[in-house]
Amino acid sequence: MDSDDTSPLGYDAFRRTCPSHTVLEMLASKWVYLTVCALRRGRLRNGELARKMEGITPKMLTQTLRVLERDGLVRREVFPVIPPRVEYELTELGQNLAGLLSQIRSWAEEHAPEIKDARARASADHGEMAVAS
Amino acid sequence: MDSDDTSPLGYDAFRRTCPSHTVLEMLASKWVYLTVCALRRGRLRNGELARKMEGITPKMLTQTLRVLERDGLVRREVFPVIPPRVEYELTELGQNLAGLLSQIRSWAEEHAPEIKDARARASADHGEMAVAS
DNA sequence: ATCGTCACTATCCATAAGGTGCCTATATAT
DNA sequence: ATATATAGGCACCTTATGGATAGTGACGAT
Repeated sequence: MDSDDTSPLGYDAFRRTCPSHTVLEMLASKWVYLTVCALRRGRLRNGELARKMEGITPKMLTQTLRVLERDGLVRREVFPVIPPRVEYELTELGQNLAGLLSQIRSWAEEHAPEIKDARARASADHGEMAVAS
Repeated sequence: MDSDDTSPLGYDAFRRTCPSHTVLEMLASKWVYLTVCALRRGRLRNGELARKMEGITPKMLTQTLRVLERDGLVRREVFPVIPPRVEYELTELGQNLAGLLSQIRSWAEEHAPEIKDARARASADHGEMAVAS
């Protein structure tokens, strides 16, 4: 019996030494999510990405793009012009992933109200002693 | 078409103040992924979860479960017996999410080899000077 | 001549992740 | 009597990460 939802090829993200575990670690980043979603529509330049992702610092943007490039999800193209021009686009693998991540993003947007309520209830349950008579 | 993949209700995960952005931040955690996936099949006890998720410390497990409980994805049930017995299960909202996260997990397991190769190529490209004749 | 653009790089600091050990309470097993 | 299992809480510590700030080089605009 497969003890889990283990994939048929012996990969198991629950095992820390499994390559799929490290893939999951890489994906478990807010900025990876957003960057992949942002590039879903087509190639973008560094500055365009920075403007799209409110709050991201240049450092995090570069770092995230380097990771995505290293893992073969994003292709980086440099135009040797002045001022420098660099464009990023999803590889086929990246496109493939983007579909799933967009679903997560849509889920987050759809269920944000419920979760906000749940959080409010949770903090009310803890803070009520302070307000109680 | 709308300028982005923005959801129809004005929620936009790209905006840092949007509730959906904080939801995405919460989801962007390796342990949240795995915990939700682990609970997908049904309720589990703390110890069962700990054994299933290789490498998680009791501290991180508790912390993760508290967050999931706070956000209404997990329900915690305490049985007042000795030795203590506590069970965790997904709420309906959690079940809903689990489907998506499982897809991500499956994706990670399916594409782990490709990504491993991409990483190997990347480090070869950087380390080749050391090995080159 | 100085400012801004562009795509970074480097540095610092605050926070978070993660590890370790010790504590609770009691029923069961040895 | 001692040890184990259970599900934590609590305190302390080290390391990794996130985020903020500033700098770089070459140019174009003002």
